[in-house]
Amino acid sequence: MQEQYNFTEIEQKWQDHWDQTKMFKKTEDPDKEKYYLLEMFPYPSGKLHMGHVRNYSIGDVIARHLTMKGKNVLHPMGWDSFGLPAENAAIKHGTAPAIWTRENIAEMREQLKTLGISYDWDREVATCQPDYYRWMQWIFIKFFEKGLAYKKKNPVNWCPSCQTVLANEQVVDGECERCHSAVGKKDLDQWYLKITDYADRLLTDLETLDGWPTKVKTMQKNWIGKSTGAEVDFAIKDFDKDLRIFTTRADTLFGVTYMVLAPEHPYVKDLVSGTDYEKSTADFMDRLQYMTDIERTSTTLEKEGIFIGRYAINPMNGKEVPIYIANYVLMDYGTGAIMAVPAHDQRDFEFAIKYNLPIIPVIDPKNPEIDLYNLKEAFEAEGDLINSEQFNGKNNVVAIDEFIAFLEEKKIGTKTTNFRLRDWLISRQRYWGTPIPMIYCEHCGWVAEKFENLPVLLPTDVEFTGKGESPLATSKTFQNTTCPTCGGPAKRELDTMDTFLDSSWYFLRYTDAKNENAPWDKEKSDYWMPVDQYIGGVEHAILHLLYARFFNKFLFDLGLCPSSEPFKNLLTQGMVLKDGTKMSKSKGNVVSPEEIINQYGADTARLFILFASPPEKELEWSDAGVEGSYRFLNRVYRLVSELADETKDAADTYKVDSADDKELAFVLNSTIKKVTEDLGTRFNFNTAISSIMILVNELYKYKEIEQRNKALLKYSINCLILLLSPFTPHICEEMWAGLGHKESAYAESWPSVDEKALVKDEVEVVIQINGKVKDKITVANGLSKEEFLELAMKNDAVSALTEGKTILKVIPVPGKLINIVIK
RNA sequence: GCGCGCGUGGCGGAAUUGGCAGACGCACUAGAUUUAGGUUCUAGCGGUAACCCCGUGCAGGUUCAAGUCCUGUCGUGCGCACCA
Repeated sequence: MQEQYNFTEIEQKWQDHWDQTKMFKKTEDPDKEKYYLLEMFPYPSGKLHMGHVRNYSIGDVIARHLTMKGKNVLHPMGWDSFGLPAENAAIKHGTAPAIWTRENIAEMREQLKTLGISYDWDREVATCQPDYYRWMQWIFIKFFEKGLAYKKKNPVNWCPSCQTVLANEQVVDGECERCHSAVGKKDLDQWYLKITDYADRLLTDLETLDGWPTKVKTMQKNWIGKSTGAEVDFAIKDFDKDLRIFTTRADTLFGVTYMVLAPEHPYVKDLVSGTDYEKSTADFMDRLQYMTDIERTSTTLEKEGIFIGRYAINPMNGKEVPIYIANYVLMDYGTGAIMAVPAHDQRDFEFAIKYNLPIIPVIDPKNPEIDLYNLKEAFEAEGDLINSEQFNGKNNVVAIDEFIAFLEEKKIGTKTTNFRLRDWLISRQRYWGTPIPMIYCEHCGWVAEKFENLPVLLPTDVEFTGKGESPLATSKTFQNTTCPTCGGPAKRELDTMDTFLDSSWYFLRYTDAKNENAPWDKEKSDYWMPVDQYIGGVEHAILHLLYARFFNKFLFDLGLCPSSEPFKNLLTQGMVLKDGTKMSKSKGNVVSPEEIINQYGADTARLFILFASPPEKELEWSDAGVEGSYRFLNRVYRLVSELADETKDAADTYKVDSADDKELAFVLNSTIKKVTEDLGTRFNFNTAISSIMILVNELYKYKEIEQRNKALLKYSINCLILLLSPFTPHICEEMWAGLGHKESAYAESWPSVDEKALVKDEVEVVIQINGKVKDKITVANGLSKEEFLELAMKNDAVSALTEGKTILKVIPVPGKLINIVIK
């Protein structure tokens, strides 16, 4: 074993070794318990950042630890390689997106390899490759066949400067994330996936996800936003159609004083046509047209509306109430129309005050401080019903169901559930994405491409202007085709898919990444799925995780995967910060992983990141902390190289001879216990590492004593290396080999705890008076309460302090402390 | 505005079940080794001159005992934000 810790040489050597021996290649093995460990795959931007290093280091610790514990660990890696940056590079520099992406992947794969993560590289996938997106198209067609993919004309986000549609997530504070111009609306024919069909299951199954952080589940729950209520029909005076509204507050029906329609509501035109209100309505709508969604739906925006000259009739009491249109009612939620109850809804209240509309209370708060007929704000809490005829006197919450039953009986309303979740707009007017495998035929309408013609390849003869329609329209060969049904002339869809689709099923493809006849083999996904542990940033808490759950459920329904949820456990890692803020180019506080690895080695980088903070928490980068980790690895290396010779011929099993031996055996076994627990159940890598540091300190002390037990020393350093090996794999393999072991450290099984070594002869206990520590004494282990009490009372500090006082109570906790309460 | 999380030394953090607050590391101080610097080693390191004592954002409460549980409050971070 070399005396110097030469990380550059060591890391290269072992990376090559793992590569050549295919150490981490895994196959299905029914005799072994499987464990599917997955880290969110990266977008291949070309450079690894610290967030990646953190994500993959965390994963690798778990993977290597469980491998040593005998599990069959699947640990794959791939590339989420479709997306805007590649296309932007094409527009800017003229490089083909495929080439740009391929080069980035190659660069990033090399960087990942320098980190020494235990991936099964044989399962690598890249979503931009035809062998992957072919199956993406196949899945899309399954959605289409099941009626879950449809095309609809709808107002979508439109950037007037880039001349393209933007996804909601690409609209930041009402501006285009690329050019910062204000985003408007445009009516476009787009493909949607019917995720709303799965809304209920996506919501209720959250409860089964015990291994997910509550925060993420709550975010998903709010995003899905289920609310139960009723749809109620209001007749419109002198109009042949009823106005249907949605409300969660059927109990307040008698408090309705006006109605509001969304300005886009289909009735509006007919209601004002040929009346005195036609012009004012048109003017109002013109003004709204120029507002972005963000502005329109901002709570800070003042509520604004106009009366459209019509009246609706309250079905409960026949009262006529005016109909308004207003900016605060949205067309795409519920029915796009509401009943307004200003007394019990703050939004309606503000609107009523502004336009001087009546406010009728129907719930009595039973609070003398609230003047019901002169409200300062809407009363939204519980109370007893008033002004509500036969419902008077009932608790309003209880009465909701009675109201709904009444409505249903009279056939003027039905119990209804609404979701905040909308269908998923997946069309993108972009080049670098999976082509939507649909064909439009004049005779047959929208028809899916035939299976044998998949993949529908991305054409290469396109122009990138960054403007107008999808670049696929500029291809001379792509658009014109024949109809798969009738054989007549037909045109291909020119839009591509949102890249979130690609990442919604990659975890299934990993189970059988090279399959050419199916997206994956059912038996293989049955063996590996679900993912036992998923690790990634919390920024994916809603979209990616919701979409992936949706896909998995759909594929589960098709019988293609064994569980209806894809990810059993989820770990959301915290951000990597520098100087208290997120690392970013614009702030100039980016620390490059490449530089750190060159300067200190991957093991040091990994150790620092894992030691500095628990994985869910934010991590503050510290150059001094990195130095410290480097120092520790040198200290371990020195220790092992100094002891390698001395322990070379020692026996493999040890006997405890002295008090020093006993102490070392105790520290060693507590460390094994602590590291095993921290790695296996808590994922608290920082405390696991600190306990290994304590073991190292103990070994340095032991090394200096005269009567050294060589067998115990040998066993201890072997364990030390194995315990450290999930964190810093290269140096550990090197030290392991340096001790004369022929096999890799990862072929070794994880050290087990000798419980006997954890039992001490003597323990230190605390003596408290009135809950304050006064003394500490060392007593024999396993003392009874009585013996313990007797010893404590004899203690000098106790006698001094209790003299002349009354002892009220004594609470002995054997093995820990005794508390004497005096007065 | 609503929901969720977090407040512990100079810093990152530990205290898993209510039972010794500050493990481990960084920074710092002193000493040893070294021609010197670095490395390495030893010791110290919440406040206080000091023992007593005081100390986990603040104010209360429960308990023999509270960083941990309860109530209120302030600060901070994240998410959602007119969803009827």
